[in-house]
Amino acid sequence: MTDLWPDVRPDAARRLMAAAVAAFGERGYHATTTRDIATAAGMSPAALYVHFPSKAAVLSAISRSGHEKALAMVTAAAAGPGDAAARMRVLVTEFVAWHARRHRVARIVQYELTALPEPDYEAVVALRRQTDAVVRSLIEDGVSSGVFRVSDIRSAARAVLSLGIDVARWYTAESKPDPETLGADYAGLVLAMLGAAGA
Amino acid sequence: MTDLWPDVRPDAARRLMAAAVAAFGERGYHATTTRDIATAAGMSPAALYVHFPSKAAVLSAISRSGHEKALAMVTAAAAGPGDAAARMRVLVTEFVAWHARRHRVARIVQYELTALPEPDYEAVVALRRQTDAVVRSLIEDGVSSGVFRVSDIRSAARAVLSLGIDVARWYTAESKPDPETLGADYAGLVLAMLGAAGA
DNA sequence: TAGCTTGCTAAGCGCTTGCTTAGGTCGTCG
DNA sequence: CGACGACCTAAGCAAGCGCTTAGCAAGCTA
Repeated sequence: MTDLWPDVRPDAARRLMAAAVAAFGERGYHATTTRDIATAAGMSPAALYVHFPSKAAVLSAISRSGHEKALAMVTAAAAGPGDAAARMRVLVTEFVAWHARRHRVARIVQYELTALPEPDYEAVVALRRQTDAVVRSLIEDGVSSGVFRVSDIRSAARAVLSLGIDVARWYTAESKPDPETLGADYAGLVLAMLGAAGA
Repeated sequence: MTDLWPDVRPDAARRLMAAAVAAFGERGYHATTTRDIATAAGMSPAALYVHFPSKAAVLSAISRSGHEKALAMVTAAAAGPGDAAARMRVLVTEFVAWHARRHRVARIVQYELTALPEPDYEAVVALRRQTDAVVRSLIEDGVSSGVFRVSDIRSAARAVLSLGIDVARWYTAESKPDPETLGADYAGLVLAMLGAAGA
């Protein structure tokens, strides 16, 4: 199911996280019990507490690593080669494709923020602000270099991120098109939205 | 707080629904208890069951009326005067403004689908399909009349709806700009995204 | 005024929840 | 071989859950 977290040890902790991703992603955090997670990972309910101090800690581990992955992806794309339009095309393609391919993780990342305990919530909000800032400055870059034409940069940045984030809400294993095609489609729409010259 | 459902009688039922909207919209359905709802409405826990057969029935009432409102809004805009671009401008402006102004109701409508009991879930999914179809046929109309230029109509329709729906996720009472301004901003972005001539 | 309906509460039932405790098994190393 | 640490389970606890029951007070009708 998930070959994420290749470095998480021991193996049982990774199996628990994978089971939690499936359950949180399908039913939501509050609708999932610790028994659901443990038995899906092939263990007794108590085994979860050998590897995690609480149910919320499992959520935090998933949410933090997902946010870090998303930020790394966006940062790398924004720092890549080419003009603002080329970099934005890569950014949207990857961001959207990730939200489709990893839609269960992405759902947890995007929609279970309020279930996080206080210190983890703050950490994750900081990561989100960084992601916002990267997208905003890429749009600013494009506008000042004459590649983009938008009236309000804040609204435009929010719209770009919204397009990607909302994919996690509706995308399922049966959805069409495949994640990469969807990403490319959306990248075209975003460039048009930003008034890119070549679009 | 909410002057929605002016026709819901008796008054106590409306107060319960308003309290449920506040709680479900802030914390989510599963994180809200029937005691939360009842005490927020100034009643004892048992009073809820005088007016609703279950907690899920309260959710259903909120979700159904919200979906009906959204569909009516979208249908009216799509059937309005002007060319496809003008009608799309009205549709997006109202759809986005509603998701901002009524963000708590909208959150329940958009993110608590899976908590609905089976018959209500089916009914609500049918309403959602109708909303999708209205937007899709408006885009088709615009493409065939030469007003819009998009490569894939399905993706474009999804993107338009995503932009509006995702507003419910992040918009709060403290957010800027006000709902109507945001709606107008987003309408401009959508017209550009659809390759509208005048944009 | 008697009897019924409507709208509510106090009390609590049966069950599930997140989590704990006590103990067992297995591989590793002195 | 014996002690230890890593990993796991059976059993269960206290708290909180959705919902029910029994009954009371106010207002309408006859």
